[in-house]
Amino acid sequence: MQIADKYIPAQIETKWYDYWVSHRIFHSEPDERQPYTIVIPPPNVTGMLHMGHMLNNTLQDVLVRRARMSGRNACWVPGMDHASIATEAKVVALLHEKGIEKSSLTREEFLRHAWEWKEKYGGVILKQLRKLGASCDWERTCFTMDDIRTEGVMRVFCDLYEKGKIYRGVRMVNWDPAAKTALSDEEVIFKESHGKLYYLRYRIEGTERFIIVATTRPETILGDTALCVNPNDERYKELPADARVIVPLVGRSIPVIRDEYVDIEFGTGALKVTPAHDVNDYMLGEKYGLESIDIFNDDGTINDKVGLYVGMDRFELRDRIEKDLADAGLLEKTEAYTNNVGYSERTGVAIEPKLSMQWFLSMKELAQPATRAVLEDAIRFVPEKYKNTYRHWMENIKDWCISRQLWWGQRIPAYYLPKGGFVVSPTPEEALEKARAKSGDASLQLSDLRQDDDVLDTWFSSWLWPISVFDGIRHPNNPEINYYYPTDDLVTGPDIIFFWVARMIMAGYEYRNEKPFGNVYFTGIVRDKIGRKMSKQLGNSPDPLDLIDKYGADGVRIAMLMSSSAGNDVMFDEALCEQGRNFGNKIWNAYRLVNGWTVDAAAAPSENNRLAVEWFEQTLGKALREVDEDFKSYRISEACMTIYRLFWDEFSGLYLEMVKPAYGQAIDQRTFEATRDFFDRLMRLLHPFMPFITEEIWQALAPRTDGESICVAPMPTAAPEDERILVRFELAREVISSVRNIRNQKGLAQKEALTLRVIDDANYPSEYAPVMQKMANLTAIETVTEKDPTAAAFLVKTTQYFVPMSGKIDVEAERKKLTDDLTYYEGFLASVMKKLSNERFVQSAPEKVVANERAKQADAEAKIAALKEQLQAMK
RNA sequence: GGGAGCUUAGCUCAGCUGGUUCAGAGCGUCUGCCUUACAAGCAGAGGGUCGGGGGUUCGAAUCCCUCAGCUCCCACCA
Repeated sequence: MQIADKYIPAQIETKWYDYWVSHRIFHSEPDERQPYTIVIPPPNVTGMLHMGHMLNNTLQDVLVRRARMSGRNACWVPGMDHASIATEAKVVALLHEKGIEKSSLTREEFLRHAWEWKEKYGGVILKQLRKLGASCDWERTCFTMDDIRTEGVMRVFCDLYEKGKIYRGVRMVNWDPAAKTALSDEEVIFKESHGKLYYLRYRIEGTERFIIVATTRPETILGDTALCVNPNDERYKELPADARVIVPLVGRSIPVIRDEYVDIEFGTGALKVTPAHDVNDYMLGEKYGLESIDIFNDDGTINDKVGLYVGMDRFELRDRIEKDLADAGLLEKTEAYTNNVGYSERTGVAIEPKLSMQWFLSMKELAQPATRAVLEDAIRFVPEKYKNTYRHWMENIKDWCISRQLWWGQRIPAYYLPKGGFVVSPTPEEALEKARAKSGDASLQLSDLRQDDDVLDTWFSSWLWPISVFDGIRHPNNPEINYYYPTDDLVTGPDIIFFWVARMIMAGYEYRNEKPFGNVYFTGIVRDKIGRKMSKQLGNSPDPLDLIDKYGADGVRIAMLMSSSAGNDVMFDEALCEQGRNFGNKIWNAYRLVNGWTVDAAAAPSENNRLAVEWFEQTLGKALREVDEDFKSYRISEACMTIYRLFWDEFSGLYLEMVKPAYGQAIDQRTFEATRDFFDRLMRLLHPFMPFITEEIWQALAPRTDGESICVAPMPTAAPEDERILVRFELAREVISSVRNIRNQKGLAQKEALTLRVIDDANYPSEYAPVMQKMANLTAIETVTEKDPTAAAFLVKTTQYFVPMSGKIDVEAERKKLTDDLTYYEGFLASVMKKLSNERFVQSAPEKVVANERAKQADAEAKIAALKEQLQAMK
C-alpha cells in the first residue's frame, strides 16, 4: 500500500487515534486472559498538560501497550482528581474576577459555581492525553468526586470511624490563612527564610530588672502566657520559684516556668511561651496547664481577644510591634537570623500553627502491613532507593489530619444532634436513624441535624483509587475488582510517595487485604537542558501540545523515553524531539524503499540475500532478548535505545543495503517476503514507543481488515540463538568498514569499484564474501598468499587484507601506522603475559577468565606476527 | 541536625553479582559525499588516567575509607 511521500506526523496521528477509539481497541472487559492493569495518577481537574505528565503518561502507555501485545488483557483506567484546595482556590479567584465574593455565597451556591467550572474547564488534561496517544480505556473514566467514588469515601470514613481509627479533637494543626483551612503535615513546605531575631525585654514583676527573650515572632507576644527557662541555667538560678514577668506592650503578668526543653545555648536561654501559636509551646502549655490565647482570626489578622492591634495582618504587625517595642525601650536589639518557615504547598503563604478542632485518622496500625509489603518486596519500588525513604516515613508516621475547612470536596458524614453529640453515617437517612436511637427522640427530623461543615482532604479519596475505580469499596466482591485488582504497575513521581503511594498501600491492605499494585516506577522531575526545574515563572517549560504539533506525538514520546532512566531527573532538550521526529522519518523512508521494489516471483534468492536474512534474523533475536531483559528491570530508555539502533543501524543501515536490488532490478520473492516480515516485526516491537507511525506502516505492509490494529498484534519473539552467525558477520562488517575507511583516506569515490586481496585464515569470514563485495563495492575478493607492499593494508583480527592502490600508497605513513599498531599490541601482550605469569592469578581466578587471557595471548601473538610480516614486506 | 543519592567523552547518560580487547551508547564535533528511500540523510574519524587521595585484591569505573563538589528527602530548636 502507498503512503505519503513525506513524513508529516499530523497527517497520521489523529486518524489512527480516532480509529483506535472507534474500534474500542483500548476497552477492556474481564475475560479468561491474565489481566494487566494500570490506574492513572489522576491529574487535577484544574491542571493543564505539562512535561511531567508527558513523561509519566508516555511511560504508562509504553507499559500498557506492550502488555496488550503480549497477550495480557490490558486495562489502563483514566480519571481525574477533584483537587479540593487547588480547585476551590481557582473557583474563588474566578468568582472574584466577576465581582462575586465567596463569603457572599451559600455553600450550595458556591458548589453550583464550582461544578459549573468543573464541567466547563475540568479534565483538559485527559483530552490532551489523547494527543499523546495514551491508550486509556476512556469508557472507564472516573472522577474522585463522582457518585460511586464519593459513596466509597463515605463508607470508608464511617468504617474507620467505627473501628475507632478516625477521631475528632482539638489539636495544633497547620493553618493556611489564605485558604482558611487546616493542612496535613505533608502539605507544608519548609523553606529557609531570612528574618530577624528580636531580643525583647520582659520586666520581672516587682523589680526593675528584665529578662531578655529572643524570638523570631515578636507579634505573638499578644498570646504569651508564660516565660520558660532551663532549670539548670545558672543565669536564672537566683530567680524566685514564683517569679512573674510582664509581657512587653501588653502589660499582662505571666509566670516563669522551668523546663529542660529550653536550650541554654540558644539566644538568652529564655523562651516566651505562646501555646496557641507554636507546636512546642503548645506541649509546654499542656504540661504546665497554661492558658492558651489564640490571637489570630482565620485569615491571619489579629482578633480582639487582647484588644491591641485588632484587625492588623500578622506581618504588618511584626514591623509595627518592632517599632512600638523600640519606642517603649523594650527592644534590646535585633540581629539577622535565618530559619525554616513552613509554607502552604497550595497557596504559598506562611503556615500558622493553630489550635483547632479537626478530624484525624490514626495511622500506626494501618502502616504496619503496608511497611512490610515494601520492605519484603511484595511491592517492588523502582528504583529501590525509595524503599529507605518510605520506611523512614512509615516508621515515624503521624496521624493524618483529614478535615479541611473548604466547600469543594467530600463533606464529612458526621451529623450533630440538637442537644449535643454527633453520629457518623454514610447517608443522611441512616444518620437520622442513628440520631433518633442515640437521643431517644423518635420525632427528630433531618432538618434538626447539622452536618459537619468540613470536607475531606483530597487524598482521602485518591488513596482508594486502585480499589474505587473498580467500585471495589461499595461492592468488594464484584467481578471487576476481583479480576483487575491488584493492579500491576504504578507510574508516579517520588514527590507524592507519602501523599499518595504510601496511603494507597495502606488502604489496599485495609480494604482488600492485598497490595494495590505490584511495582511502583518512580519517574524523575523534568528539567530544562541546563538543569532548572520547569516552571511557569521561568517560562522554560515548553507547551507539550506545541511540541506535538511540531514533531508529532511519536517524536516527543521518543524524546521523553530516551532521556529518562527511572528515578533520575530528565534534562529535557527540544533537540531530542527532533531526533525522535527524524527517527520517524527514517522509518517512513525505509518503508518507501521496500514498498517501491518490484518482485521477481521466479528468481531464487542470491547467496548474498540468504546470508542477509539469516544474519538479520539473529540480530533481531538478540535485540528482542535484550529488550525483554530491559523491560523486566524497567529500563525503558535502554529498551527504546536498543530498538532505535536496531532499526536505524542494523536494519536500515546494513540489512536493507544488503538486500537492496540494483537500480531497475527486481528482488526475489523470498527475500522480499522476509524483508516485509522483518519490517512487520520491527513495527510491532516499536509500537509501544511510537504508536502512530508503526500503525500507519503496519497497516500498509499487508492488507488488513477494518478493525485490525497493530495495538493488538502479538509482540514478536526471538528465533533460536546462533551466536556464530553474529560473530562471523562482525568480522565481515569490520572488513567493510575498513575498506570504506581506505576509500575515505585515499579520496576514492564509493562508485569506484576496488579489489580486495586476503590471506585466508580462520578469521576470514569467507562465507560473507558476497556481502562484503556488495557493501564495500568490490569487483572481486582474491585469496592470495603473498603480501602486497604496494597495497593499502589492514588487519581484522589476524587476517591480513590488501586493497591494491597502484601507487597511491604513502609507504612511510603506512609503516608508521603499522609500527604504532605493533607497539600497541606488544604492550597489550605484555600486560596479558604479566597476568598469566602471575601464579596467584592463575590459581585464584576462575578458569573461564584464565582461559580468556590465554586466548587474548594467542590473538595478540598472531596479530603481532602478522604486523611484523607486513612491515617486513614493505621494506 | 539526620538520612539517601550523584560525580564516567563537549552534552545527556549506560556500565546489573569485581574478571571477555571494558572504558561504552546517543547527541554534538571534524572530514568527505545532494549515491533515484531518507541532507530529518550516507560513509568515515577524533574524543575520557571513570571527581581527588588512600586502601582491600592476582585483578577496581565496579568493594571499603577519606576529602571536595552537586542534588534530593526528612526534622518543632524559639
